Amino acid sequence: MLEDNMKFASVIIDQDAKALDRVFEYIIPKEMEIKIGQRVVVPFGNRMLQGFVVDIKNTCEYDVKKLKSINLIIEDYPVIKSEMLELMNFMCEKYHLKLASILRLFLPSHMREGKVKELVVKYVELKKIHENISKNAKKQAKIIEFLEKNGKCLFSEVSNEFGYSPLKALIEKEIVRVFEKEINRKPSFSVEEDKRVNLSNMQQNAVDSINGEGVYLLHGVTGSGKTEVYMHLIDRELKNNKTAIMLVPEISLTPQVLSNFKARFKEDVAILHSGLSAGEKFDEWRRIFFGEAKVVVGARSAIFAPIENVGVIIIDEEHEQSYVSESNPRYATHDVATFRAKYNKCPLVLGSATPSIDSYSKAEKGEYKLIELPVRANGKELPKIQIIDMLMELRNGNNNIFSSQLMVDLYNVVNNKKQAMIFINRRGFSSFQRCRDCGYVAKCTDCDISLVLHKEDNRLKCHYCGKQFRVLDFCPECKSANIKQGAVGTEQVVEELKKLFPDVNVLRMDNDTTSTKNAHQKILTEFKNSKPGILVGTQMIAKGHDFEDVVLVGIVDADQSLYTGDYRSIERTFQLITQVSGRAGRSQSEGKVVLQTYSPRHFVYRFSANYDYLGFYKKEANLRETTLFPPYSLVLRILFSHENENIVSQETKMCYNEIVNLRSEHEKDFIFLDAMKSPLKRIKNKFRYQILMRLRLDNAKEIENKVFNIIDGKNFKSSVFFELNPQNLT
DNA sequence: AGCACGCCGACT
DNA sequence: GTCGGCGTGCTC
Repeated sequence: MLEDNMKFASVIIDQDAKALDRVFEYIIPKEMEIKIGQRVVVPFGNRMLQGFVVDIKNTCEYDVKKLKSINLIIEDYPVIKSEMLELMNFMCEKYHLKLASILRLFLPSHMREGKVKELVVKYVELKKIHENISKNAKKQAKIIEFLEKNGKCLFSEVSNEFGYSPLKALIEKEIVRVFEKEINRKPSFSVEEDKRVNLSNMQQNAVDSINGEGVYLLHGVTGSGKTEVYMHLIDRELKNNKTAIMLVPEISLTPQVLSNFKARFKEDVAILHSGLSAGEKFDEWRRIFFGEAKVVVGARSAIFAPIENVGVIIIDEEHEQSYVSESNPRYATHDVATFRAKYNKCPLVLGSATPSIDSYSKAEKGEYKLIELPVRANGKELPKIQIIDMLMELRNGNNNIFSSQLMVDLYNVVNNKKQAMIFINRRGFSSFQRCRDCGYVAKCTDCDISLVLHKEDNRLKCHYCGKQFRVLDFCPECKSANIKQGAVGTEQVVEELKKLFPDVNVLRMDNDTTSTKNAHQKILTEFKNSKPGILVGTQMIAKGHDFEDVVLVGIVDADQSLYTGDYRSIERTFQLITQVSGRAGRSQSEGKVVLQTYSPRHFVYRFSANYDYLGFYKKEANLRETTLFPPYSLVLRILFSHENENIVSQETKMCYNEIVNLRSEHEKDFIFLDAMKSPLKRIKNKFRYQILMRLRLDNAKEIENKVFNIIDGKNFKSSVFFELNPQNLT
């Protein structure tokens, strides 16, 4: 049985289960030619499963007599390139993710499920030598004439034009040849003219100084022309015969942005975003894989694009939360991008008007190279931000959503036939319904969260699992009809505005109004043509849209992101205000921002109203340093979840006890350690408990590994997730 | 993950 | 007697 020329393959089974999270060995059949990175079908137990070949060897560790053979090869090329295999190992080590779940990130999801195939189209063409046809066959003669003139044509085109049966007769007589060809499904959208502009000296300096390996933090104020810098960088690398990856937040992938990239880079660009169909995604992926596309533009997951010979990686709006995956597998795009940049020996560019505290502190320490673009490309002043004390409004007897100042400004906008944007980062009508008499709050049956009233479809919705319920006419506990509504959402703001300005077009843009494919664009186009017009929306309206006639931005409830209870909330508030404010006064008209808050003296408002990023950074970084929060410490969160609350709480407790033991050996490294119910105790009928710890940086990696080992060694019934410096603690 | 094996309760 | 519940263990 054992012959010296036998070959063995290490295979990772494509199943997301802890027990299968290792390699299994298989015999490579003699006649089978196989490469590392190829997908295969292997016998596993009594079924056939898909897997990835991650190694090919002359020996095996497992008992040879028990080895089975690879059944077949799925694609004739290795879908996982060697860079991606190394990336898999890096991510496994860094985040303790399952190997199969990492590999799945590297392929279009539908490809794995075998649901997408190359699109094959049938063509017909005249054979060079062919017999004559009978004189009666007039239709056949016409087809021959047509093909003589036009060469090869689509089968469908010819059969539609001249009929199916004459064409079939010609094929049977072997006068016409049929052949198939793979074609790419090209996502279609309008391509505008390339608006290439010359760089300012400052922009040109930025481009020139981004050269060679390393991470560059490009800090440029709103409107400083960062995008043009990115474009020139990409251009430069293309000229060097290299490729580029550019990441933007999903909500920035608007048709205008896509069309700008298409206009500049033509056929060289491949775009990966959630709006593509499975087939389009697969074809774009293949264009990248085979080197037909040289520039990849996409949201977070585009960092896994199978592109080689990378000359530059760009992360635009690098502070955006969406770059950190918050569902499994959890990873941070910055880490992956840093790895790929190092592997390709190319620069990684992080761009933002409001860099994350984490990135800016790295720049301060010299880990990143800092490049500043302190002036706007068009030389315009940033809009003035006016802070309104809403407590004062209350004292003066105004308990409306809008302060008197915002009302005055809105009237001005309407009278002058201009436009306004109202930002409220909460969708629905109101955040909860509570009985004023007994305190009952409507909650989801599957999640430990209060329901949000959506007046539009008269339902209470759970924003975590999507379940819907009837609205409360009276309290189900005490039958009282005295129901209080919670904090204001987009629907309510729209309703209020329509009452105040019945003749003005008031539009709403949030998750609920943009679920269908082109809804996003439709709302923006309608807004563009509405003068006067008011656009109400969530974060979605904060990005990139430049409307010349928007002279007023209202921030209805600025405090909303401030008191979320995690250490990043102040930073997020600063970023949101700066971004939303950037929507006002983009062109000739003077812009203005009205910011409503109940904490007008909070430092975040002082600094954001002055557009003082550096001042804000210093204050916030100092706060984090004295209170020992990241980036001056490491937060490690372990989340346990299971349907049975007893099981989760017991397993969490057991694990916690062992970490307490670990702490006794490393007393000085632990700043904080506790186990608790997660603030969102139950989601989709699963109970969630967590262990939170904060570690000093000096030995964080060592402790982290010891904690991982404690957990790896156990067989939990609960699902266990790790998070490093989590974005939020829900 | 999924499937087999195995050990205990309520039924045609 | 048996059907079927799901706890435990294994898959190269």
